Amino acid sequence: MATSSQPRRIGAADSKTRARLVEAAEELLLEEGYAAVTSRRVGARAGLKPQLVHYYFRTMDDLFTEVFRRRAEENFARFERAMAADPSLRTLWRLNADPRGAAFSIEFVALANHRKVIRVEIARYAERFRAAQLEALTAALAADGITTDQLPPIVALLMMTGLSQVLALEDALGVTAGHDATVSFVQSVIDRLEPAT
Amino acid sequence: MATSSQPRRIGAADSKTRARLVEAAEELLLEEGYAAVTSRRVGARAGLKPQLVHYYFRTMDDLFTEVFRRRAEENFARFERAMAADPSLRTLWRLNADPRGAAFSIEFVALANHRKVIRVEIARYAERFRAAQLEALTAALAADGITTDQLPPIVALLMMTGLSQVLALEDALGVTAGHDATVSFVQSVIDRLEPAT
DNA sequence: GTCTATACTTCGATAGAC
DNA sequence: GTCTATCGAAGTATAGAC
Repeated sequence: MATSSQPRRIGAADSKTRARLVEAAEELLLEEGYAAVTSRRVGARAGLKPQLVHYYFRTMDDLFTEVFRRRAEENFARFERAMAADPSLRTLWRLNADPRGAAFSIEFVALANHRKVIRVEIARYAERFRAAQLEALTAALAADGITTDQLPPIVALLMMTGLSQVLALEDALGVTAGHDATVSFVQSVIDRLEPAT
Repeated sequence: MATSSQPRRIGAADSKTRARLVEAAEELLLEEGYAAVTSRRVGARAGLKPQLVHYYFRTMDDLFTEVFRRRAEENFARFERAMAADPSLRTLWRLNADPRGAAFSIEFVALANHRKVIRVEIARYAERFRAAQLEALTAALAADGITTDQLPPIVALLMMTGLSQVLALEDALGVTAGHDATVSFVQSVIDRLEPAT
């Protein structure tokens, strides 16, 4: 898979230093937004020279892609683990409502807005994750006795996604009016559909 | 209101040139994301020297604030006009589903993530707009005969906001699976609650 | 295989000319 | 009141030393 026609040399993928840089980039991204993820600042945060970023990653896009993939795979695995353990509506909502994932995806969507490479990467993952969620939700709704013409699974899924996203987004801004009421309303609906085991 | 203790001089607020700069900044923001809004690029897009940005705006934050306020006021006015003309659930959804506003707000929320001044500005506006929407929605739901314990207005509002946001966001990415089905589902629910006049 | 010295570009901002 | 010449800092990226 090595593209041998390009001149510049790139560091080994299993390097300890490389992992440190990815780690530093992810922290900066979450704490200060993508505009803070520059070669100089990533280097500083990792306690390394900024030029090392360009030794291990040909471009900043490559670094962003790596950070995204790492996080995305982690998220997908967490989803599969949780759904395998308890394939319910309740589990799906709990995963969606987790603000950690929401904050991360908002930052990346904004980043995608002016980085083509990232946009493609995110779109691909979004479709894959959406399909997996839809399958899980369809099964859960059926198990709860809700027919698809009452509430099509894709509609329920987009609503869940949208709601958790807007809650996370507003939290970040410090706007939280009505959040508690909304969360407990959703919770009560789920409790009604899925009585506690 | 003039702070006369600061040394540097700033151009007149009603300058034609200044308006052109704000216009250029807004276009860049929407087309390429906030990272593209630099003094140099704004100047170029406006057909002016980049230094003029700093003559009319003390900092880039000042420019961003101006762009946001302009757009926010416009949006608020549009909301009030539409609700005055037809104070219904249907109108509220139509306004929310308009992707123009959603794309804009996503970009600004991302920007807020690492610009304190902008964050404060957005939070203030978000609260003001939320309150106005909530009032309108509460009235519309009551008119349609829906009691607040069936569906609390704040919950309906956050769902509407979240749904339209996720639709706009995915559109931008090129992910549109299930969007049409969801939009027509929401439409049919509204049609059921509010038969066409 | 790993890192550094360095080039080149673009950034925000200001002091001062018109 | 309006604009320009210019600075210092920070950005990405590469060629080449170890």
